[in-house]
Amino acid sequence: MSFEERKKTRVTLVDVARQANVSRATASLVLRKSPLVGSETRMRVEQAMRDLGYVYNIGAARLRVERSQIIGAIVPNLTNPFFAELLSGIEEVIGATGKVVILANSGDQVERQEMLLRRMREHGVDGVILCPAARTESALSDQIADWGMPVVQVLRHISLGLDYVGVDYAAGMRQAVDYLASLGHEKIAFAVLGPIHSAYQERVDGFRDAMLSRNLDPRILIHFPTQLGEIANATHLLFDQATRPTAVICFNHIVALGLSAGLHDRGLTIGRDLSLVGFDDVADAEAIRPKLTSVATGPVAIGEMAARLLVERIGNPDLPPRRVVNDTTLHIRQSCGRPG
Amino acid sequence: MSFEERKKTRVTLVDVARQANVSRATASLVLRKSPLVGSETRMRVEQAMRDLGYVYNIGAARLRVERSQIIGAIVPNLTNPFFAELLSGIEEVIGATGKVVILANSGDQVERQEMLLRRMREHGVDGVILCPAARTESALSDQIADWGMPVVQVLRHISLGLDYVGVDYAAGMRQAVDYLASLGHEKIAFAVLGPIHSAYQERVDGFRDAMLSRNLDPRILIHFPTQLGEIANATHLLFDQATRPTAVICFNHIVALGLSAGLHDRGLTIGRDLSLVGFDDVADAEAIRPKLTSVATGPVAIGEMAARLLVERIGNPDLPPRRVVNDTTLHIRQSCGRPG
DNA sequence: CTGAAAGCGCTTACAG
DNA sequence: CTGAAAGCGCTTACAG
Repeated sequence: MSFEERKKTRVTLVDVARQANVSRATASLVLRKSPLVGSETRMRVEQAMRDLGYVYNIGAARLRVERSQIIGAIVPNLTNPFFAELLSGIEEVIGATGKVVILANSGDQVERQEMLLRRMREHGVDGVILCPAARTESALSDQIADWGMPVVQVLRHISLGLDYVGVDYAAGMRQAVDYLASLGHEKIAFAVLGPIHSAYQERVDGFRDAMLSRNLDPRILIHFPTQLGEIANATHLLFDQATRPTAVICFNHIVALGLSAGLHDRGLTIGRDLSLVGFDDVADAEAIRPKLTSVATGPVAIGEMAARLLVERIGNPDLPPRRVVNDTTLHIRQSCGRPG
Repeated sequence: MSFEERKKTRVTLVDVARQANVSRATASLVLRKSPLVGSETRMRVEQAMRDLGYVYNIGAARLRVERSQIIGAIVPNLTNPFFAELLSGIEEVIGATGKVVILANSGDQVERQEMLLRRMREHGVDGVILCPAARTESALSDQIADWGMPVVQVLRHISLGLDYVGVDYAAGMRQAVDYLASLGHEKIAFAVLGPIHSAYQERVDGFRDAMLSRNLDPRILIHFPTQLGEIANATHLLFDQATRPTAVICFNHIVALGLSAGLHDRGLTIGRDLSLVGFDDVADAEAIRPKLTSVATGPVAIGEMAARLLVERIGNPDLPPRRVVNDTTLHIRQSCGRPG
């Protein structure tokens, strides 16, 4: 029934060809803007397409040529504004190439990620931008190679064999530590959260190295709950330490948001009673008061770059793996002062 | 060349069938879990699939059956966390049905939206969840009907002929106004922003009706710039009015964030010098200090509902159009007090 | 520039 | 339960 209907309704290339009095091959050439077709013919065909309301069937084309014009993007968390900005960058440049992006959320779960990768392969994606779920084994990279699937890792990496676009977290930590040290801080805490992955490790290592290189104690590492709402209530963790910090560097903007609220609740003034440095610098940094001094990582630009790399990789699968590690910028605003 | 390679590498259903010593038809039946196949046969085929690393080709299947297992989602703005939460709800329920979602950003531009719809049709999407760009003409709905494309409108609507999932903005406004009035406020401003669309209009109308029904002056409507960063600097607009408001209702959480920062900058205490009510209630509401009293609209739930409706509509295109209008909840926190 | 033919990987009746 | 055949809508050489 619906099968019969469609047979009648669906306009195909032969319909167009017939209407324009050309062969199917010619119609196909017009479609792909081949210069082989004369302009009168071309216009006649294009007119026929409009008259008939023809819609190109990418899926059918895909069966012949090896391009689905679909790429996949897998992120561990959609509600985190940081990833939303990343996606926005990805969507923009992929969209500009005429491709389309399939979005998926791994929830930082390895099995779910596996399922999503399979599903994307079934859809014949031309490539995937992957922010690997925490605890992803590096063996996944071998699988991906076996599949012959173009992949660029973004923000986190599991293998040197795949393209990677990320952030120089170590440099960011150095900027934060140097700045606080220049203000006279010596007891600097690092407030972390979430599961362990390369970006986590690089920040922690970067913090330690930066502290050590200034002969400061790098051991004040404080773990906070993942939920924004709970962070404020856990602010006391800052003061339960053997040595009470005078400054805190935040793992990301979620921690910064939570702590700035929690410190407020305790009647403490940020920048005077305790200095706070954020990380990631999403729009909120400007909106919090006092304005948050923060290490900017530029998620939109990272998304754009990852998309560009993926497009290149698809065009040229034999390129050696590339790593693009973006610089960070310390945006000095108002949340830091000299230690009390 | 790459064509030749593929010919060798790509494992198809005939390869599986051959390996398992069955016909292609049988292999296909196993794929779709038909009960017609005996369990020994089924297992043999499944083993062959694993051995050969077979990947189902949805695109090829799509050519025969009319289901691409792809749905589209078009939003006007990806970086707004509100839409990120919406998407997260959509992705979750669509993903759970085994389908995949193509994401696109219209940037609130009608022409871009048109291009995206065409692209999605070319990809043979089974349906689209659309938050229509501002200034979309209701004629689009006729087009969509012509195409026979299942569409559900979300958050904004352009036509009664299409499914719609949204928010009872009028009720939300009433809750906000009633609450402020109960505290004694009479001079209540509505701080708005952005282009005009149904959700904008419903909030403005809702505000006016709520104010009028309490015999309050509904004319303090103040337009703010769209960029979060600029809102704080425009805070003075609140005090340039003929009658200075004692309370402000915010169009969305962006305005609330900007104003709460801007008021802080002017040395004003929110809840004492001026009361503030937010709208949308994304995670930030809890993180701002004082905690923001806000009308919650539940974007994740809306996304989930829209996805469910779309799946139903795809399964049953002849259903009459449905409208689901979610209730709002006033979350009373700390940003309101009695008028000075 | 154009036509006829083969084929991409699947599903769907239709016989057995 | 299984096999043979046709067809979904396109592209790609290959001849003319």
